[in-house]
Amino acid sequence: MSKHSQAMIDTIAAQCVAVRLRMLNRVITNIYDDALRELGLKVSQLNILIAAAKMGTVRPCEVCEYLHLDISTLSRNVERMKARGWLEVVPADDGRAQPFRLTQEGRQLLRKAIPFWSQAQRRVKKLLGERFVEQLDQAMIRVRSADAVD
Amino acid sequence: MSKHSQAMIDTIAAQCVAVRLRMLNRVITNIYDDALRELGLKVSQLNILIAAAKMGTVRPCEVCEYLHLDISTLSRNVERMKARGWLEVVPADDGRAQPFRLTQEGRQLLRKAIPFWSQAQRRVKKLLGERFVEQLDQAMIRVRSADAVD
DNA sequence: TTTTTTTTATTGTATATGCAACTAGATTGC
DNA sequence: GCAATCTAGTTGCATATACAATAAAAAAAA
Repeated sequence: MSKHSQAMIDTIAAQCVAVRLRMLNRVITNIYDDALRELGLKVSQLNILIAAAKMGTVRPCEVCEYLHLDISTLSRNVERMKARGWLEVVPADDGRAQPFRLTQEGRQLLRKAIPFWSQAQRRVKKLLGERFVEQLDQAMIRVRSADAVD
Repeated sequence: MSKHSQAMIDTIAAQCVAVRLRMLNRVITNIYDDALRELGLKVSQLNILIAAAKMGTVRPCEVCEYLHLDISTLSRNVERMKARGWLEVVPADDGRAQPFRLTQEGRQLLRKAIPFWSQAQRRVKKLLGERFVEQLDQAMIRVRSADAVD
């Protein structure tokens, strides 16, 4: 292995954004999932419940655009959450669309989830630091405005 | 739904670290995966190649500790990467251990991956901004020192 | 109006991820 | 030395994720 390649490997190890972002994602996802576990809820599903609570009756493709989620991923997630009675599909004018919304049970679950979410959020903010959380907001804004350009 | 609950839902939607971190993780992982696709390599696997290149012959539990990865997750990843000829298992004194290292092919793949990684890294840094990347480093340091305490 | 293209969602396939249960070695306590 | 315990890894299972191929409906073009 050449010296140049070895130096590049050191660079990747030290600087790769993906390594670090993916690692933080695992750590933080586990903290929220731990906090929510006794509700049988995962943070990935909480994201979707929140989106539905905020957006009302919403089409999968809108949620996907908002969350940068592949539509096939959402399709399976919604399937599971329908099976649990948290979401329901509503008929639409457009025959292709499968708009969904929270059920009463979904809404109740969300209400119950609030204190558990708060606990995880507190722990995570303390762990990562205020500055990181600020920059997370900024990065989100940058990503969303990059979307607007495309 | 009470006004208090509705307000909390707005708070979660606006402030949840997990929602935003997970979203960025999807966006950024996709950028690296796109860049690496023609090598048949995913960024999650590149992470493991890099760890092996840096650490030499290494035991799964060491990699897991370093990357905050569940050992069962690594077990399957290594399995796939062995099947592709990128990693090989080395016998150990401790009969429980399954230490592995890069093969020549793995090393070669890593060398070929460098320019594709660089391209993705450039794009991602431009997208997220220098400040975010700095804070990512800081957050990693905080997480690793929190480990040391446990 | 018919054909073509685009949009929306689902399904097949593969990888990534973590928890629980288990196996097999190594360590510790007695 | 042997039993109890601890550690390292694998395997079963469920969810999360994305790409490719497909189906079905809507929109655009002809």
